Amino acid sequence: MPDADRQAANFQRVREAHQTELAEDYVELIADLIDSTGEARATDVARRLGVAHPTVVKAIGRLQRDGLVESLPYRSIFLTETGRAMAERCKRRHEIVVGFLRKIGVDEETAERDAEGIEHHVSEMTLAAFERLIRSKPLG
Amino acid sequence: MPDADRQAANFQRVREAHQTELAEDYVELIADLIDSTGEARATDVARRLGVAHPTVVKAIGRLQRDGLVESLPYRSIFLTETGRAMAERCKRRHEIVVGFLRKIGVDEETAERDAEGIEHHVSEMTLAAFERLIRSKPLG
DNA sequence: TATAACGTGTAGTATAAGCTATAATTGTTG
DNA sequence: CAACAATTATAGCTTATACTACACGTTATA
Repeated sequence: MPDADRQAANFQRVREAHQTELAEDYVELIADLIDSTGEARATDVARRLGVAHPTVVKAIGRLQRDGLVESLPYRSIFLTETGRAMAERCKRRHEIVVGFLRKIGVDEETAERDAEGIEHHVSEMTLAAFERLIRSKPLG
Repeated sequence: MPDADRQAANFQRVREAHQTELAEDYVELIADLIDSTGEARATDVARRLGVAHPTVVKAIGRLQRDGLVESLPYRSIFLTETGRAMAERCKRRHEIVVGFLRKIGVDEETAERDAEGIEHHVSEMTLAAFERLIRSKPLG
């Protein structure tokens, strides 16, 4: 049953995506905070994510272990080169997903909401299809 | 900053979606196994998901606690009314997402792969937009 | 029918992600 | 410059999801 194997591989891929999902959300948010306010503080990240700050501290620890951010005790959070690159990739992808949803008639708020969940599971091929559609003539 | 609040709410929604995601995958898969082979065995579920069987056993326990499945020791797994309803909703949604991805030019395999991750994060509004697009004239 | 093979369950471990409560540090201000 | 407010860190707990290793039941067959 090769179908079952392929399905198992798909589920596995989704599980892997989940592991990077949080990292992506964090670096994207940290980049956003740095760009807009000059620095990323744990408290701000917590507020924006809607979680308690110790949760953020632990997550930052993991991100640091994985080479995505750098932080010193009682200082603000910085992105490494890798982290910054990931953030930019995510931001671009996020914008494409939102733009695409808007294009097919989803309202701004729903588009932002759905994109937050969808963006982590979009392959390059699908992303390219989204871009194609965005550039195409109006639908309807 | 109402923007920050809305963003926090969006992230919160995604985290909630994650909690139901696994349940959705399980019931959909169990329904599929029952319909195609007559029964759902833990081993088959494990193989299809690509995880070890104790993982499935624990998950089934949670699903049972949540009223989605019924199972007795050393017997196969059954869906409750609630579980069956969820499975059908998921199956329909899955098919719409795949159909939609195919329509915009994503190949079968990638569509299946991406849909597995995307489907859990698609609102009713977005789903409706997908359906509209599927029914529209060919793109390109 | 006894046993081997397979399926299922249990125990124990790890990691991630969340929380509350408490401690430590920093920075601001009286 | 001392004290207080705000931020950051730590400790300890919970749940979910994964794993391996081992024990127990069922089923099929020799």
